[in-house]
Formats: sequence, structure tokens, C-alpha cells
Amino acid sequence: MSAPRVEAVFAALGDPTRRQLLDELSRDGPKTATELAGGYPISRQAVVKHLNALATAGLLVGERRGRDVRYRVVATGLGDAAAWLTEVGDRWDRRLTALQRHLDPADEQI
Amino acid sequence: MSAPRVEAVFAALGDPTRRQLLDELSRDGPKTATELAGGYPISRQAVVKHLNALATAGLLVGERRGRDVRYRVVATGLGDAAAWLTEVGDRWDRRLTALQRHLDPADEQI
DNA sequence: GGGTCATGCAACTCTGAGGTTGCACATTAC
DNA sequence: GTAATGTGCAACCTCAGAGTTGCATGACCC
Repeated sequence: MSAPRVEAVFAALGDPTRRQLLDELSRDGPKTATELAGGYPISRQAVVKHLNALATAGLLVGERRGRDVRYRVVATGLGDAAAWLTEVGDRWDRRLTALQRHLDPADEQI
Repeated sequence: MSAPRVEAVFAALGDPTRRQLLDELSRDGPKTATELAGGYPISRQAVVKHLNALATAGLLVGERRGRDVRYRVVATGLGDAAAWLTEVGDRWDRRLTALQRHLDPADEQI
């Protein structure tokens, strides 16, 4: 259940522009695509595509307000990805400590 | 200093095959490229490219042992990425609670 | 030595994602 | 009403990278 979520989140976060957008929205609060596009060397349409990718991954939602759409961060998706990272890291740490317990000095160092 | 590290880590983790490889290595311990390749529907060379990408991001190291090279996980790079995720998430949470404090019911709901 | 096995290197193909442009559709402002 | 502004849609282009194949190199085993 968490697996496909993490899948989409990392795919979305793989692009540096998308990380910047997420960063900016989390810092400044909700903005429209046109407002955001001003700060990047790419077209508004390109920004919209990135925002849609982030929204599909569950990291953003776009809320219509008359003529414009304001995008805001949804933090839950990030939590899942962070959990995956720490899980892999911890798993390796456990392996390391388990190995070190059995280790005689003649063996190669880990 | 942490920024370019995170950059490389997310770029590396953006590919599902690379996440699987990292997952497998963290679970089963060090393996060679040929051993790993057996479990995937792609060629050994493709696996090697992925392993190099992960190594460049500082998530793996390859250690030569006579004829073969054993790849093992390095957990530190993951920590940086996890820190970035939780930072963005926390930042948004702070924004949320700050907004809710100033909120009068007439305004739109966040 | 000769055979086997794993790695390394290089050239090549090809799909998909990032980007652009142009235009149509809504909504606001005058 | 009309002009201006923001969004949505679709066609198109380009290029990085995921994958392949082939072969050379180096280490192990007999």
C-alpha cells in the first residue's frame, strides 16, 4: 500500500525543478502556476506539467479560485518517502552491527 | 554542502530499478553485479550502469575482490535525502499551524 | 598452458520525459 | 460590451538515459 506511493513520490522528486517548486511552495505558501513560472527559466506550460506530476504523486493539490488555480503542499506523501529512506538505511545499519559481532580480525574490514 | 548530495541522491533514486537494487543490497548484503543481474529482466551491463549511478550518488561502494566486485550499501547518503524530505514536510506543517492560528472562519479553509 | 567466468569498454538503438509553441476557453477588470 | 489575464489542450521537437550487443581484458580453476 505504501509501495506504489513511494514509487510515485521518488519518480516525482527525481527532477530538480520539481524539488525546487516543492521547496518554494513549502516556504512561501500556495501560488499559481503563472506566479511560479516567473522564477524559472522555463515556460508556464512546463511548470504546469511539473505541478501535475507532483500532484499525481500526492505531493500537491491545486485548488481553483475563480480564474486561477493555487497549488499547495500536501505533506503526507513526503512522510512515506522519508520512511522508506530511513528503513533502508536502518536495515543496513542492523546488518553492519550484526556483522561486526561475528567478525574476527582476520576477515576483511567492512 | 548537503544540497548537491541530495541532488544526486534523488536523481539516483528516481529510477525504480535502482531502488530495487538498493533494497536488495540492504536486505541481503553485498553482491556482485552478475549475481544481482540474475534477478532482473535486464542485461548485466544495464545493472552495472545502475550500480555506477548509485555509487556516484554515494549510496554504494564497489570493492574488488580478486576477479569480482562486491557492491555494498553506504547509509549516509540516504540520511541526507531523508532529512530533506522531513524538512520540507515540517516546514509545511509549521505553515499550516501558523495559518490556522490567524484564521477567521470567513476565509477559505486550508 | 587452456578453459571458464566476471568485469570493463565502446558503439549503437530507442523510448520517454522535459520543453516549446500556438490557440481556444474562461474569468476578471474597464 | 471589450480588452486583458490565467488556464487548458494538443501537436511538435529534442535529447538524456535506459537498454542492448559485441568484444577485449583479467583472474580463477583444472
